Amino acid sequence: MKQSIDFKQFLTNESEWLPSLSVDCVIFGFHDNELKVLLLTLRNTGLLALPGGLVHRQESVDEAAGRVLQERTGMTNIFLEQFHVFGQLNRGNDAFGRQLAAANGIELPPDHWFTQRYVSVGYYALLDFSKVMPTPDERSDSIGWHDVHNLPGLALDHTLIIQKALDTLRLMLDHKLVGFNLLPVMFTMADLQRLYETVLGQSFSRANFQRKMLSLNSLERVEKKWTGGAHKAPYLYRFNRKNG
Amino acid sequence: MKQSIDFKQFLTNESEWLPSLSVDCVIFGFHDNELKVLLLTLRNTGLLALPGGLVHRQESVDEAAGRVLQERTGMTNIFLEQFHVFGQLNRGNDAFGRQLAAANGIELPPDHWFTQRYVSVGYYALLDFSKVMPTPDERSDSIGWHDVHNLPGLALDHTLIIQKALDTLRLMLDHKLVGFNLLPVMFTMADLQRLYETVLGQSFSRANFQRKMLSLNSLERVEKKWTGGAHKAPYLYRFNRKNG
DNA sequence: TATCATTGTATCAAGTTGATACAATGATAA
DNA sequence: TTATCATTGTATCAACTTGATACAATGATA
Repeated sequence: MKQSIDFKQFLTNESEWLPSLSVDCVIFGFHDNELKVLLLTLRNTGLLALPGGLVHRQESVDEAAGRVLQERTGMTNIFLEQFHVFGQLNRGNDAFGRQLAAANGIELPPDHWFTQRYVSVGYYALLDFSKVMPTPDERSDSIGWHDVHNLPGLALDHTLIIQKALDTLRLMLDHKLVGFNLLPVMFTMADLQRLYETVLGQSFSRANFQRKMLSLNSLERVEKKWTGGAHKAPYLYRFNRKNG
Repeated sequence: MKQSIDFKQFLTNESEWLPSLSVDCVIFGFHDNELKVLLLTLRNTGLLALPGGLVHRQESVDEAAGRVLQERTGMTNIFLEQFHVFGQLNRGNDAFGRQLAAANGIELPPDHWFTQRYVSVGYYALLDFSKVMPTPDERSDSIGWHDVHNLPGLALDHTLIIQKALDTLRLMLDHKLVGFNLLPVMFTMADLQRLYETVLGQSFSRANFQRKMLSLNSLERVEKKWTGGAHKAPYLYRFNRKNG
């Protein structure tokens, strides 16, 4: 189950955390031909933000990212990878910290530790939209997927963080087969092509896309077929990690 | 000129620095068919380490990397790029901090801030070996270039940091023309090929390498020729940032 | 003037990519 | 039952890229 941390208590536990450092997770999913990113609505503020948090003194930064994601979204066993450090001077932590506290009925003293500067390490993950059921933690009113190409205003520098994560995803997609992580275990060639076209923002010739994908020897054709239209049924494919 | 910080005074200035965060710089150079990396020998310890340091409260992490490199090596205007965060639990900061202090005749109390855990952001730079004259700071006995494929033991996790920087460099070289930064302004096709072969650890057919490089339209042939052997003189080339 | 290692470029086959064509499929409608 | 239709799998051909090899040009040295 979700592990809960009461905000008031959290504010008294400065010694638990590594100072100056935070993590933020950009969780990508794919649905309805849109590349989505998972965002929390922070309690009583209406603020949209990435699932993020601090680093315990006795855990690695990578571990912190996994734990934070679990605590804030309920999702476990998500493979996260760091992609960039956001270390500018004015990321807005002071105002953000005060706003969060105020939303919980607390006014922070001028130099409260939680309003100090944080440098954030960005992590990203690609996952099968249909396989996860994110649930918000106590510090959030809700959690939801948002089209990455049509984002509302976000807290802190989270728009920038998502943009950089998207750049990284495009680079990865270009020369590794990471894309499969965004799809269900079995998918059609059309699904795969729509994913590539959405993420990379360009279209490909169907015949050539299919030839290219099959030539990688990483797709296993599943004999079971699929029905759902007045036309030839497409094969289903499954990613085969042999040449991942 | 080099900006100096006395170590004893440094240890009293905890409030100047952002806690928990450090930067380390992997500076690559190319000489004698070897890919080199710049290392400091830390004063009175014989320890070899990357030029690294802490982050001021009022500077961005990127700025800190540039400043640290300048302070510790005297080199200015080096284009640095972050490539990875090293946030494991046991990077060895406690022992390292004590060893450094001891080398300066200081024994640190059990919980001195300098022995605490640091998460380090790795930065790398590629530069023309012949154009720089690194000079060590007061905290170092010497500074020098070391063959990246034949490194001695290093302080902390710096061997890992260099390995990761090398991975990044190879990836970059593979699909951008960053390699030119490691060469003098003018170079022969053979120089360029040796650089690629050394960094990527594989050899290329001379004719095809030349064809490929010229096809990128990023090399400008300089009319001046080069002498230095009993054979046809090669053209000199210069990188042309048009299609960089 | 001959020698020689090195350099610049050409060539040909093999492999990859882009554009287009077309038959196969299988649910739906006539 | 048969025709229709959008979609799918694959073939084909030209354009382009890559790998392997060949060879003439160069220019200091002997």
